[in-house]
Amino acid sequence: MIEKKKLTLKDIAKELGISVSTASRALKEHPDISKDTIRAVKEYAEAHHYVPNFLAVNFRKSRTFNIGLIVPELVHHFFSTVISGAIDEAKKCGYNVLVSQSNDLLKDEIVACRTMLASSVDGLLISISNETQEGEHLSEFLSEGKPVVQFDKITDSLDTPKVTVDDFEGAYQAVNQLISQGYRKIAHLRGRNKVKNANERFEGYRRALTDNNVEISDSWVKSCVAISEKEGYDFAKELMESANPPDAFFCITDLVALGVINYLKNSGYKIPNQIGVMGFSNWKLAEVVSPGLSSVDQHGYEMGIKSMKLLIELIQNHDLENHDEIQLKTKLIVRESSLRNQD
Amino acid sequence: MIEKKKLTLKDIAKELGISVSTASRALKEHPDISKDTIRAVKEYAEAHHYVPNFLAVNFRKSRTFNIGLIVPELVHHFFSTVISGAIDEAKKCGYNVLVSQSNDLLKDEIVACRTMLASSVDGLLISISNETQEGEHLSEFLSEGKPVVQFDKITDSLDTPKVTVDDFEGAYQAVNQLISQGYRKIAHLRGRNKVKNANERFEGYRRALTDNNVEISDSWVKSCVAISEKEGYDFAKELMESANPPDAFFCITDLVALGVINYLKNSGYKIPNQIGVMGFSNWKLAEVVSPGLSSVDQHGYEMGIKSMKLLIELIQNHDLENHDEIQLKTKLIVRESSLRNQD
DNA sequence: CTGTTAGCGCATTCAG
DNA sequence: CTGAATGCGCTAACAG
Repeated sequence: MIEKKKLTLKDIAKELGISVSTASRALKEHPDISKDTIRAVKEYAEAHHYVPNFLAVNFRKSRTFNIGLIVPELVHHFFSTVISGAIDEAKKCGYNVLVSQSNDLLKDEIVACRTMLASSVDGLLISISNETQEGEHLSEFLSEGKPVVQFDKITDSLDTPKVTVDDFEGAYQAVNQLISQGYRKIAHLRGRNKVKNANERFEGYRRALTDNNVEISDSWVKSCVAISEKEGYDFAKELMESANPPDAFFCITDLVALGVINYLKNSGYKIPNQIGVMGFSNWKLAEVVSPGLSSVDQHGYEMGIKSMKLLIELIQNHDLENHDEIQLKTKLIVRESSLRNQD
Repeated sequence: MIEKKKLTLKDIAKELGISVSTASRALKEHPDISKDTIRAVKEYAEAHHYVPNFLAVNFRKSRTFNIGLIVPELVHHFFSTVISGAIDEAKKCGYNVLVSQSNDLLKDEIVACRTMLASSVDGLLISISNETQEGEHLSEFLSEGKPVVQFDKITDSLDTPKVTVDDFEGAYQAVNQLISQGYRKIAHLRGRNKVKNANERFEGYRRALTDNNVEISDSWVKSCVAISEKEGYDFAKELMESANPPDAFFCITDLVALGVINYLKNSGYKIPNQIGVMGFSNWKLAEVVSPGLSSVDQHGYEMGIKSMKLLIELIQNHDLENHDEIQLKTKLIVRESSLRNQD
């Protein structure tokens, strides 16, 4: 294996009988340098495949063109979609993306942040874990002058720009659609009480009910913790076996809705004519499951692009004072699970 | 915003009246340094939250503890699972992971490689695009002394260690299962001719047929290019409407199988009693679709861990001569779509 | 238009 | 046991 040692500015300066700084400037076409030397240097560099040592450049400029991205879970349709958008946008701007996951554990999130900080990312894009309340580990970034942008799962206890989806409105529209189909006893399998998205969706659900004078009952609201298929299944069972069973389920996310569907199918309930089901997030599974699951699309790819674009702007303007909040609109996707036959 | 300038070794040396080099050595408990100074330096560093400037350290040592990871697609159950494993393993070893996607385009893959190389990753983990044949852009890594490990979608034209799944055996078992259920006219919706995994799976399919003396017909083999649901749907239609329709479909991946299932359901065929369907990869959708799709699990998470572990080993041993090939076993998951009723 | 000088923060060799 | 000196590769202020 021939390990060719890399060509440096010094080498080309020596070879051309000029100084290192001239070579350096020539390469970036500094106006002070004559056309001739610029051409000479560029030609030599080209011919010998000169590649600047980015470790040195970055050290010198103390920036890396690397951006940290932390999500709760990687194997997750929504988050991987966001990541995809974020990476594509970053690439366009010449940035790389360091990806990490918190597994929805505060502990892991803190570790991920520290590693990112240590490896000197220029900024951070994060969707916080369900356990995260305060954000001391995030403010470390700010105090080092590195911008942070929160997206989707955010905390208001940290003053950073945020990119979210209008969870309230999304939930409101979703529940309205259920009501429009004649469902009147609508259960909600919600997320944790302290998680903002979960609260927004819950509020949207409540508002849709009150705006339409539809019965409200706390007994129809259940809190998911793991946000799993199993929880959906178990809560559906519990509710359907209760004294006052609901006739529709609005679920915090599609996976939970899947559990509900599985329970209902196993128990012989007819979806949607007997019981309606509505998910949230519009994962791949929503279009694949039978019956097709109505859901609320969150435009993950676009969210990734918008968040990354915002972050890069902040990085380039050294702007730590920006506290913009971008809110994307959701899109209700109605499939069979909430669409009663017309008869 | 108070931007506290970071504490450097020089600061702490000056403060403690020692030299920079002593401070440096004390921090890493160099045996030459007295217990006393070590303690003093460590205490001071601790108290003032000294954090080494990794840009400087990395520059000095010319390494970054960053590893590049390129996959064809991020929003993809299998690949995100691999990434998840790779990142978890990297984290354990103190490495960060730079993630990028090629969108199955050679052009994008080359760009991704260059950016990674420029940002000085210590090594590269890659699953190549469908378009990639030669790997000149990959050998650039090798010639800079940076190890490359290929996984899943690999090319043999590049001498690097490889981590794959036994596609041949996986396909063989899958088709065997179809045969065991009495299917005798088994179609195969395969991947591109030049893609190794696709060829291996095709060979497994062929071997299972010949080993069991089951009819073989080229007219039952179709090549997918986009590997999409639509292709599955269209090929299923084409084959079922042909003069000699098959009674089972073995598909290159679950998404294609989904298209097949959708066509068959729409057209009134009974799965599995009339027609059997077998996928590959065991995505989430396989357990969610109705009927449940039999598939071949590839242990993505484990593959991510194994590949990353291998790469880190190579990095740490400066080993560019290793050409190991690790092959993981697949696991056949039989669900309804290929399990004929016992009557 | 170009060269000299200095230094980013740290690791390391060589002297003591 | 410790300090001084050197340099990694590049940029930029300063001086001609």
